[in-house]
Amino acid sequence: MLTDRFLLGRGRERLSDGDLRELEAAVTQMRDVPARHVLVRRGEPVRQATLLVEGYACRYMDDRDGRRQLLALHVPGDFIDLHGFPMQVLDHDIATLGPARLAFVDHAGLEAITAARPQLMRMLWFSTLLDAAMHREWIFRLGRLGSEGRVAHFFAELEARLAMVGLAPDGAFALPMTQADLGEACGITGVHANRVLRRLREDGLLAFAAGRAEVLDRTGLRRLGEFDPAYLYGGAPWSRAD
Amino acid sequence: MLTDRFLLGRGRERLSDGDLRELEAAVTQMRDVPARHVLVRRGEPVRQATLLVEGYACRYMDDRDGRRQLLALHVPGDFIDLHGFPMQVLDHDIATLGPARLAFVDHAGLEAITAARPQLMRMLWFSTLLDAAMHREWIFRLGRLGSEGRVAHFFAELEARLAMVGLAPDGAFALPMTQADLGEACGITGVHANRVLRRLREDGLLAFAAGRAEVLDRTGLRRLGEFDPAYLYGGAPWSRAD
DNA sequence: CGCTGGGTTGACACTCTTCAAATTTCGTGG
DNA sequence: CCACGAAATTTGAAGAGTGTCAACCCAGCG
Repeated sequence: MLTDRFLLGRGRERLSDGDLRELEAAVTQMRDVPARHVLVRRGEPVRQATLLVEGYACRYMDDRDGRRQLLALHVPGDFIDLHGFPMQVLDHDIATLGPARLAFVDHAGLEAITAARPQLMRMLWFSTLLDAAMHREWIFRLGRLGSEGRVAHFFAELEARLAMVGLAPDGAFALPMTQADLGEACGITGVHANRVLRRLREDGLLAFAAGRAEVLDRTGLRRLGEFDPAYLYGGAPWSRAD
Repeated sequence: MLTDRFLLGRGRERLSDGDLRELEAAVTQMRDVPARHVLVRRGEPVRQATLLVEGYACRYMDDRDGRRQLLALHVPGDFIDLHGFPMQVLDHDIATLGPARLAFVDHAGLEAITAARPQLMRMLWFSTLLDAAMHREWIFRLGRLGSEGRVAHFFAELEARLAMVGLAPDGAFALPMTQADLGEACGITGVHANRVLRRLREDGLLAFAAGRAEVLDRTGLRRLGEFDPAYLYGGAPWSRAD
């Protein structure tokens, strides 16, 4: 099989074995790409869906001065540009963070498979809506939280998502991101990201250095970031954390 | 017909006449609701899709202290909770701004119609992805812009969307929102929203008072808000504004 | 009329940015 | 394995941008 993380945490369990097999069969062309490699460019036609097998990818937009705003982060098992299937063109760019391994499904193949399988199409739809739910949480993070809360929320989300696909044993995981990148995700400068990380470490909540993150106090981190994993639709109860 | 704005600017033109007719036929129960009325509550099962026929609706989340962050605004012609169809439960609340008129389609009806019409399902999917594209733009707005840019971007987007459904003649439109609401959309306080609005008015870009907005200088407003309407997928060319 | 909610303004505190420099880490070629 | 240069991190000091608090104004409405 392609990867045992294929669509984990993305509604995979809703699929019949037949649906899942057929979808996996349509996956072709495994490919490795280097770090900081642009995968999809805004405005260019998308002809295939890209599955992230290993590594991280991010969506982003640049402002007038060329400064980047990260919009989303993808972890192994995610389709990173499935919205390109109904949209045909994307409104933003997508790139790898560190080196990554990808696999592809042609839109033509998706079309053929899903035409006869409404349930499969609905599940792919669901997967893109999960991205939208995370977008909303990022809006909340940027609109209502201060810098410490934002960084805490960022790592709390990432840890929760990686845990769902078995990649964050004991709350520790590799993350090939600089402090400047983190700033671009949280709407703060790289310099300030550095100061925030120091405080989080001093408070015993989180350690992030040398491309490796470790959640030291998950409860405290989630409280500070006002993070409640319910929006990841992993089965958690629906009440906002406090 | 229900409303001539039904799904305008939402991919309506991609539908065959048959698709559109069948979808409209499934719409039932016109209902009027007052201002500031909660339509969907986070965590509660959604059994129908709600079409906004007249007025405005907003999606929002509250932080720990009960302060609101707006996540999205909806204009007439939009389905406001279509993501509840694949998701079944929403991760946020939805409420009206001013008084509004709604219509509904049962999920059961949607299921029946779309099972045999993959193209229709794809178009509904597309509509929800348009919401995701707007979410991304809101992330950009909050992450990269200062307070003036945020407010400018907010009004630029709203004017563009309303123009797509014929509701912003000469860049003027009704908007039953307080300055505090505006602040909740832009991640600033109501007090600061007031000061920003004054400056925009003094600069001849935008007038917003007494529930009525008027874009005085569309080019200038879009420049200040770094706004490029391409992400609304209305056919504009794909190059970021400057 | 007086109440109430929204709008307006001023003064001050605080968060975060900016700029600059020093330090450490990392990747690469010798 | 070491030396070197580039990139990333760390720290300090000063300044810009927003938040907070408080007062006042105004219009709509009971």
